[in-house]
Parts: sequence; C-alpha cells; structure tokens
Amino acid sequence: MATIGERGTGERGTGARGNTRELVLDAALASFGTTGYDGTSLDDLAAGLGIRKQTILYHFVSKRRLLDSVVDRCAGELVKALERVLAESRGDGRSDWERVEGMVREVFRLALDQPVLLGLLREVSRPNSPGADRVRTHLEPLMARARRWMEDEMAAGRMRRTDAQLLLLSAYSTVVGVATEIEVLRAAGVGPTLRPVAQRRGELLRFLRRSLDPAAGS
Amino acid sequence: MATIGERGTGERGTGARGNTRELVLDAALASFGTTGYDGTSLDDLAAGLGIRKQTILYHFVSKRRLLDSVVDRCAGELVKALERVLAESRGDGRSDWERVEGMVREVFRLALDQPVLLGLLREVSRPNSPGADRVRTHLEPLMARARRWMEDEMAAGRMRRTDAQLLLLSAYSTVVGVATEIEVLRAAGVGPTLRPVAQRRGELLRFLRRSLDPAAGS
DNA sequence: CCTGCTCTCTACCAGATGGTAAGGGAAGCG
DNA sequence: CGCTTCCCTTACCATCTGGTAGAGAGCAGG
Repeated sequence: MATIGERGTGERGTGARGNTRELVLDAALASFGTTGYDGTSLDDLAAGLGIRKQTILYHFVSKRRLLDSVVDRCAGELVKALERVLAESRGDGRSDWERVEGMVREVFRLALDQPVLLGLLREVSRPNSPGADRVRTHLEPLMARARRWMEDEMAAGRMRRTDAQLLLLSAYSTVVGVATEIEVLRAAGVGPTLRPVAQRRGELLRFLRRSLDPAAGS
Repeated sequence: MATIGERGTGERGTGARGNTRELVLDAALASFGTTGYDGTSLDDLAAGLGIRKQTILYHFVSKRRLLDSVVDRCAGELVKALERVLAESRGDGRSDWERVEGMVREVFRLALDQPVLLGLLREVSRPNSPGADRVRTHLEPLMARARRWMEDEMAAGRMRRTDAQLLLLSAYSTVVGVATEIEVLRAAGVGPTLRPVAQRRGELLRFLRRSLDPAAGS
C-alpha cells in the first residue's frame, strides 16, 4: 500500500508535494471499482494512503466530485488511446474494417492492462449510480462520432448496412460484460483469465465483421 | 408502492398477517438489485413498505441475513425451474443437446420474466460482496452436477470433448453479462430489450452447440 | 380470566459517514 | 522580514447506519 510521506516520524506538511492528487485518484479508482461507491468510505481511503480524509476533501471537495474526477481521468485516457489508434491508421491503406478491429483491440488491451478500469465501468454503469451521467457525457460524443462515421461509410457502400446505434451499444456492453466475466472466473478460482477474455474479443470481432465488412460472407 | 396495512388510521399490530416476510423479500430483492447492498438502508426499505425497520429486523435478524434470505429464495426458484425442465425432458427421446438447449432457454425466460433477478446476480457476483459465498454454495452443487453429467456424456462419446468447467463458467457469465447489457441499453434510452437479449441467447446457444453437439459442424 | 405466543411498534444507542471550520508549517515573493 | 498561497492537519458536527430493549395489541388455548 503506497503511503504519502512517512507517518509517525513527526514530519508534516509537505509529504510528496504535488502528486497527492494522483495517488488519491489511483486509490479511489481501485476502491470504487472493487468495493463500489457506497462501499467506499473516505476515512478508509485516506487511511490506506496514510493521510487524513480532510486532505482528500481539500483536493476534491466532496466524495461525489472525487468519483467524477476518477471518471474524468479514465475517460480521458480512453479517448486519448483511441485517438492514437485512429491517427496511426489514418491515411494508411487500411480498410474500414481493419480500423474498427484496431480500436477494438486497443480497448481490450487497455482493459487487460488495467482491470480496475473495468471494475469502475461496471460499478458506474449500474442504474441510479452517481457518475452514470458523467460517464454518459464522456461516451456520448464518442458514440455519436462513431455512429456518424458508420452511417457515412454505409451510405458510401464501404460498410454493410445495419443499425449503428444498436451495434455500438452491443459492442460496449460486451466490454462491460468482460468485467463480470473476469470476476466470475476469479470467484470460481480460475485464473489468469486471458483465454476466455480473448475468446470474447474474438466473438465480438466476428460479430462486428459479420455486421460491417462487405467482404465477409453472410 | 405496496404498503402493509393502512398507516395513520390508528390501526396497529396485525396488518397483513403472514405475508409481511414475502413482501419484505420482494422489496429487498428489488433494492439490492438496483441500489446495491451498501446502497440499501433498512429504514428506506421499511419506509417503502409502510412499516418500521424493526419489523424487518424481527423477521430477518440482521441486514446480512436478509440478503442471505433473498439469495436463498431466488436460488430456490432457479433450481426448481431447472429441475422442472430436466424432469420434462427426461426419458423423452431428446438428445443431450436438446436438453441443454431447454435449460438455457429456461434460464433466459426466467431472467426476462424477472429482471430484478439479474440485478441481484450482478450485485452479488462482485468481488468482496457479502452474499457471494451464499450464491456460490447454491450454485456449486448445480455446477458440479452439470460437470459430472457432461463428463459422463463425453466419455460415452455422446458429447464433444471440451473443458466442462470453463464452458459452464462461460455460460454463466454470459447470463450475468445480459444483466449489464439490459442496463446499458436502458441507460442509452433503448428499450424494450428483447432483441439484443435474444441475440445473446442465440450466441450462447451457438457457442454451446459448437462445443458440445457431435452432430454440429466444426 | 389468565397465560403465552406472534407480530409490530416506540425509544434509544454506539459507531460510522460525509462534510465544515479553522489553524499551522513550508515555500515563494516583495 | 512579513505576506500570501499551497497543502495538510486537528477538532468538531449533524446525520444516518444497523442493531438492542422493551412494551403493547391481537389471538389461541386451558
């Protein structure tokens, strides 16, 4: 457990000046993702970091805003990663389908790198969850953009016709579903979970290909 | 909102003698499934039913045991439903595969009939969730039985060889995944969700068939 | 009538929770 | 040096939490 400064040495004030915020965000992400929002207490969170709850509140004002900040940071990372993949494959001679595949692979790579992200996503996509709105405002522009792009490609005949909205949501919930799958497997004592996750990825890619790639059979 | 007895009429004591327990279980199932265990307060739960928290505690002793009771009832229903399907198809000239398909369909039917069940399942299959143990003790015999049966059938050559444990867990997490999918779709304002759920069912059945049915191609 | 059982209530509590108020040490700056 | 700003602290609080204690209403049986 990473702590800030050294407790009990009489040292005070400046601990690890400047990165307390980030450390709190890390710990909060982990706690929200595993114990849930309601199950996370600011006191425990602070204790785990060797600081006081009021320090957290100093940086984030309220528990609710802390959750928002965590969501913001994660969404930011996601968007940045996707932008990167998109930029790398742009202009390149790749087909639409190959670019879609690249994005899917990137998302799965991110999820496997940082399983806590999936935990948060799962927690936050619960009905009535605080932060659900926040996630939506982050994801909506992404979704809208993808939908517009797909619809353009369909109109141009480079992509098979289908319901873009439903397809995107289906892909999204597949990813969220991976979160539960990992937890189920770990609960059953099976792990590491690379193979089943790769299988889900394969299913999703096949499904997308069937729906989108005009060169794919049926 | 169903209330017990009539509040404020001076009436007291016997309200709807005998079924308070069941009403509390219903409300608790809904609340645990949507708001989560930590997010559910006994006071709110009681208020929603027009009774006092102490009445709930009289019947269930503690919040924790209330959750256990909810889980017990749901698991009981599930087991009963599966037993029924199994009994109906026994002796009948059905192949193994057809019986498996019947069970899958029954589970999906149950889940669509009572979406709250999925909510609970989702809540309770979270790591560190109280009640996770309870679910496991209910599901483990079912799983073990299915695994033994599958292994017998495989040995007899009536079923394609595969990892029974992993296959069962995969099927299980697909069902849990449906819970998240429904929530995601509702959050996005899409609904009713019959079509995507049916699609997941189709995917699961295809996957199972590919893995199990010796008469299926590849 | 009395007794005992079942069920629900009022009254109360200790502990945890998120949040407010205010102070103090360190560093930058004039 | 004094002043301000940043960061983190101690002290405190109102509220909500799950849970305990005990009383009272209704009913059944002797």
